[in-house]
Amino acid sequence: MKDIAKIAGVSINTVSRALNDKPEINEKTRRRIKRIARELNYTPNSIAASLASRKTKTIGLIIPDICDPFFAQQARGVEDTAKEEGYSVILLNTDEISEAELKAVATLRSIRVAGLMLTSVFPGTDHIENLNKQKVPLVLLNRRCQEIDTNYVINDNQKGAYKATKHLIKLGHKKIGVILGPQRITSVLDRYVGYKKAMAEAGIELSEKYIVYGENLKPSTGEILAEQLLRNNPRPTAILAYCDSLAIGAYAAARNMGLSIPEELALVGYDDIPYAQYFEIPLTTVAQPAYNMGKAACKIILEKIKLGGDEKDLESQHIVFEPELVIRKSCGAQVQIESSWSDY
Amino acid sequence: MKDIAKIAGVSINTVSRALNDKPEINEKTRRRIKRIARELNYTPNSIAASLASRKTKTIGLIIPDICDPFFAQQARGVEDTAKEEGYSVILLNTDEISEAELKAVATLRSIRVAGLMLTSVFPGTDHIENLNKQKVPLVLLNRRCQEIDTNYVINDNQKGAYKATKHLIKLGHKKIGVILGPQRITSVLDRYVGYKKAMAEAGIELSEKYIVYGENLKPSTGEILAEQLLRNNPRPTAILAYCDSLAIGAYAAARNMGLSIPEELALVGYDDIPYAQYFEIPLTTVAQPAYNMGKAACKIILEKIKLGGDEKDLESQHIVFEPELVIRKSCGAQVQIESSWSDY
DNA sequence: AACGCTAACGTGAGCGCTAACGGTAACGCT
DNA sequence: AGCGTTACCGTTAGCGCTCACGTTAGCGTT
Repeated sequence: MKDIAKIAGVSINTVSRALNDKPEINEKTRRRIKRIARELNYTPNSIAASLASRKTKTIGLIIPDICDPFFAQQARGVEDTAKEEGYSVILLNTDEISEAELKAVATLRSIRVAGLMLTSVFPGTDHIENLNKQKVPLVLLNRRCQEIDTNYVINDNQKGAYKATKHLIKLGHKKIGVILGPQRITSVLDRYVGYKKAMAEAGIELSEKYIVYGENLKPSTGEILAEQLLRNNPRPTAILAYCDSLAIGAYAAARNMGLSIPEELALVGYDDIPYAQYFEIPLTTVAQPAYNMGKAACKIILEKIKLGGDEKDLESQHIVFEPELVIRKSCGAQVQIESSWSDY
Repeated sequence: MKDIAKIAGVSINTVSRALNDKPEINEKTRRRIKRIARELNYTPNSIAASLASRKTKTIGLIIPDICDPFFAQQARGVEDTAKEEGYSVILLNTDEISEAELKAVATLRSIRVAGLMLTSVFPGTDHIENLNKQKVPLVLLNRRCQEIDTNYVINDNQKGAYKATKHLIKLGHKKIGVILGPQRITSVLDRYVGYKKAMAEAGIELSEKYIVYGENLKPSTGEILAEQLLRNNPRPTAILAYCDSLAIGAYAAARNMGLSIPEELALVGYDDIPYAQYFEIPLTTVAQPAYNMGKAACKIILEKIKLGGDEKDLESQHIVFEPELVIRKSCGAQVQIESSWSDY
């Protein structure tokens, strides 16, 4: 930039104005400067720009595991919307480990991200309050926060689980096991509540033995938990999994134990990952619009960034998507054939 | 940091030394300064640090689409290794669009990433040469580069495709169609060569009609291309897909056309995404160690960063992983039952 | 006692940019 | 003619750190 200024015979500031398309500059000089910049193969140093302007063009995204297609789709939604406005996204996986989340938030704070989307697994709120204090826009993805008011984007977890459970009940099941995730996660609680509500409405008593919690959302965990459920006597005739990833583990467990799905075990998942329809026994599941949820979260962030911590911007945004039960074979209901593949 | 210095009664520099664990400082003052920093809830500004030191702690990862589980696993491998050394990764999706790749490289250059991993879809080399000129460590992921010598991490694409094709031939197939990706991608070429080699060895003549190229690697593209292949007369009895994502589309195409797999159509994919084994007709495919490939790529980057553009470090690294044919039902061969789920 | 040496800290300059302000010429207006 | 006004550009002062020095006190050494 200094070199450009020297060659163009103008001040550094003018070069900055030209390259950043500021208004107070002659159109000819702008073009000339841009040409020189191109000839010099100049790459703007956004680090320096960030330091000087105290603004960055990066936002952070903290999720449990990008390998889970549900989060991958959300990440894609985030990245696409961020890119539209010239923002880059830094991705951090936590594996549902609380300490990893704290560390992730710390590094992103130090990188001075302009905003932050968080699928939180941490029970505390200190890190969230810190962000608020520093006026870093935050939206919780897939999570609510009971203690403090924050932006969030979720699907109606309670309703989704309610729908799924009710569906199983309608199919005649009474002994319905449920595989949940870490208990500290709000959406786990919400889906549990939905399950409980449906059971209560049907007058079915809950059994502690039919409710298991996992430390993460990986299929291997689902497999262990499903086996645990299926060793009960009497054995549950249906399983509701917190998410499709865990449901995949349940498939494996059933296979291990020689149980056929759906005849001997009905299975319902949550998320509707794109592969669920292609399984040997296509998975009945509760669909969430993952991509659009990511988009929505990012849009909120972008909006808040533009407002720039404006005092008038007091209210936080809450977007709740509608969950939709997708009935396939794994639950044992009648099904119609699915249409073509629709990309992630 | 200034505030800390004032409170501690030392210079800013001493604070910097304390916080960054530099050696030339008294252990007591260090602890005292760290305590004060904690009390003030101080967050280091890595932007300023980067500008002053001309080093950043972020690396870039450019891939076609994070929603493809294969790339998701690679991304995970990258992120995990980066995190170990305190680096963050910026993720950019290109959707196999060349312009998107150029733009991605440009933004990452301007962010001054310390290193860059690239699953390139761009035929040119200008952007790569620019990175070399600026001494930004680069490793190509899943791609080679014919023109210039660069680091790369791939699997032996030619051999993998050769194995898969040979397997189909051994099963009695002669009319083997192949669904490829964008022609400009090196791995597409390599897999095509492997296919061609196996066909030649078996004395089977190639037919242009049985070779189709897609503009991207999405299932919907695979569906269209598979239908195109299957409308041929005589119809191919087997299809080799460039990747599992495209193979998924082939499943849909077969369903649409009322063809049963593997009886009327044998299908083989590439990548071995974790869901392939759970499909209605489990997918025979060529496995790549995606996670470890990501790890390997990131390790090279980290190494190169440490060397810091050392003149002696002339040679680039080439890591080639061994592809492994995983035989399941979709090809029509005899199969054994798969074991438990192993996480992504 | 005079010397060097080292541990521990301070000083100053600067990384590459932005933002606020200041200056100047050219123009129009009364 | 004198005034304000606008368009354009330069100047200055940082942003919050790091790095290469310079400095000082305290120590051992001969």
